[in-house]
Amino acid sequence: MPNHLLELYQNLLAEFGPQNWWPAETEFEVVVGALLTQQTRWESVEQAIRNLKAESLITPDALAGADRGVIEECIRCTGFYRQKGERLQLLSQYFAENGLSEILAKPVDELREELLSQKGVGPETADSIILYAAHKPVFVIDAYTKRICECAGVTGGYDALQQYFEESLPRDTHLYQEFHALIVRCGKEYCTKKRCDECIIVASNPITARV
DNA sequence: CACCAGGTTGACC
DNA sequence: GGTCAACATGGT
Repeated sequence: MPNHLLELYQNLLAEFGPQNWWPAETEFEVVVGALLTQQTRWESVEQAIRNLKAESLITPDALAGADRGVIEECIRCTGFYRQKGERLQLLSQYFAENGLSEILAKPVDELREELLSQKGVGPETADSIILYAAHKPVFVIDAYTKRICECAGVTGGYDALQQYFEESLPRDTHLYQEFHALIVRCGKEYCTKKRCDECIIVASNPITARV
């Protein structure tokens, strides 16, 4: 039985090349970006991170003790800036008090549970942090992944899709990182407006061998 | 001017 | 246990 998912990965890689995700200079920057990119264009997140850097607010300690108004101004361009401001500061306090590297070093299950208990951190944000900041193999399911799966005939909620990807692929951090990055890259170019009509890559890779 | 973006939460069946 | 408005700015 052919592994359609692995074939899809190989074809996306051949088409777009290595993506080298996540675009960030530090692990904490991944955390910040993961929270800010919720329901927002990445370009806006980049601007917000530049703003935070200009205020030297890109470490857990600095953000934890920063003035909320200053944070809000920095991240305004990402939308939902009030609740994101509060959640970003709470999350920073959590990392500042418990130690960034200590937290990220925890076993995956414990880490995921802890992240999910933070306000504003749902499955995708938690998994993005685990995969791209803690470098541990969990597959990130985002809007593009759901879209591509739907176009290919695979449906399901977050947990079901994640289980499908993780069962179908070797448990490899770098593979998960690049595959997710490629899905987003492909989605940005072909799957706009909730459809992937012109996506030859996905359309030619039926991954319907499930459910 | 309408719709959408690398989601999450809390309220209400 | 599922569904749904609210959250808010900037781009097309």
